[in-house]
Amino acid sequence: MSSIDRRQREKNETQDKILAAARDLFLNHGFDAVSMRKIAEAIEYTPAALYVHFKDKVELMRELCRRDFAAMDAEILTLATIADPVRRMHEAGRIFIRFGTQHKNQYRLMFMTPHPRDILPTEEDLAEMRDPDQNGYAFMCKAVGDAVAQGRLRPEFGEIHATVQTLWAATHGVVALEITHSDDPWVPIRALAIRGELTLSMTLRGMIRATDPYHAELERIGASLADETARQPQGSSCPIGSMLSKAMNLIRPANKGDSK
Amino acid sequence: MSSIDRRQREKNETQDKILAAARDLFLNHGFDAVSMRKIAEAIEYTPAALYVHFKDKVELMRELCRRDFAAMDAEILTLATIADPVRRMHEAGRIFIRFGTQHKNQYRLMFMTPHPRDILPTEEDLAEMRDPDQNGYAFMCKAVGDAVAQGRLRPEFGEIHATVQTLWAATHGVVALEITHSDDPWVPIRALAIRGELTLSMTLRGMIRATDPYHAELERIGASLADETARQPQGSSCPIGSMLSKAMNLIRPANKGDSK
DNA sequence: ATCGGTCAGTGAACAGTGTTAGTTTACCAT
DNA sequence: ATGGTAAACTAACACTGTTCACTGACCGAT
Repeated sequence: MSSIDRRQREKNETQDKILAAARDLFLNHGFDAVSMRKIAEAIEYTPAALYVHFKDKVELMRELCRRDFAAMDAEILTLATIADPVRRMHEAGRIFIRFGTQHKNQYRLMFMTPHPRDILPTEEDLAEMRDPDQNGYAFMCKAVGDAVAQGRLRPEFGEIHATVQTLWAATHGVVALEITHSDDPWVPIRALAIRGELTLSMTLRGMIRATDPYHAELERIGASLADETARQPQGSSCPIGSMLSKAMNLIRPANKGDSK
Repeated sequence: MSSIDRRQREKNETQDKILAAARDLFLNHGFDAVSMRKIAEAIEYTPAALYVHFKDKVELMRELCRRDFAAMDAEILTLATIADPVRRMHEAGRIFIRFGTQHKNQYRLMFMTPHPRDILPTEEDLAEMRDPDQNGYAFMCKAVGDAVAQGRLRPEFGEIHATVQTLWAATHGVVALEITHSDDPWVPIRALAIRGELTLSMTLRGMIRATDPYHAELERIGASLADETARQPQGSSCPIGSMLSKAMNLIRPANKGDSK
């Protein structure tokens, strides 16, 4: 039985080789600009060989996404130790923004491209999606659920999915704006770190009740941001504030150089 | 001189014919699925003829965008009569969300696709972009500027561009989520109207000072939303609340049937 | 009335794409 | 040694966006 095991292992190895080459090319040139032929050439294979391992180009990219977003989920799941559900939501938002802006091409495919409607989740998929110990979305649902149970949120945020999706939309907007407009000469886009922190603190302030103790934390962040933005020029350019980059961990310990 | 005028008029007419066909096809099948050949076929021209009128496929789509977004700007600019700058921001957000979700393909190209970095705005362009009577972004800058001048916003929202972009990101997130995930079987996306209203009221509440009179209005909206979301199932499906659809004018007086 | 120029529209092609039959080749259990 | 399995290759298909030399209708000027 060891030979068929080895066969499988070898297959996985070339699969990984394909994925590595594809990731590198997609990251540097973008999904559309990279053809199957170029990926094949990079690993000295024939284009047709790729179709032995992946149904088509999209499926190949999707596998890259699955892996990177599993990594994001893993990172978000480490926040489970944070007792305060509101703070948990806050930190998860930070991770989401950072991850999205560091994996622009994968993010694009996952959240900025319509998914094929004909791939239905299996029962198993749904079970995993509902498990807050496995899935990022479920994790957020649990955080929101905890916050609701503790009476921390305003009444209109009592419906969990709507609330998670509102938080999601806000952070997604920050990432998407960065991806598509960060170097747009038509609009003076402000530093990601500032926009991210402004959005997150604003979002949470808008969600929690007026009496919530977390307002103290938001007030603190607001004060730093006020300092920071006051230093910004009213014109067009805008360097990244060092304090904020640190706050958002935008400079990370050289994670495989994965940022475009 | 009338003959060259007529020449010009005829050229504009076929240009419009091309645009009309392209809009129709893009709307029904999406940008990528529509080839230049199909557009040409629809108006019984040769593919090469399109290149007499438009530099390339993207430029064609961009012209569609220009026109539709001029319409959105026009609609937003009618809000200039609203005295309260905070309410002006609120209503502009509503228009943005409605417009984005009603012109999904154009929205995609404008806000979800990287723009070519080599098209630099002329002095004239920049002048128009800074004029709140012509440009939607400038209009928002003025609204925020007014709000700041009146001391309505929290101190961290004193930098105008960062504030506009935060508002922009939040509304953009709502639209983008709708476009890419509204019929995703993996996530029970809530009705656009609810997510939009939740996001807008949350956003403004997070921006204005604790003492601001607009809190009363937000409180009112929050109460309706609390009613509405309380009626939602905790599970997956979610019909549109009639009251909210009206609030967001989601059903409009049959605007050329432009929604995909 | 004829010339010359302008220019919208054409026909045919180019270089590239994603993808797929049909075939070869290397390996393994028998 | 033989037959089966499957990864990888060859060659093609149908399509894409785009270009370029060209026609042919129209125009103002001679």
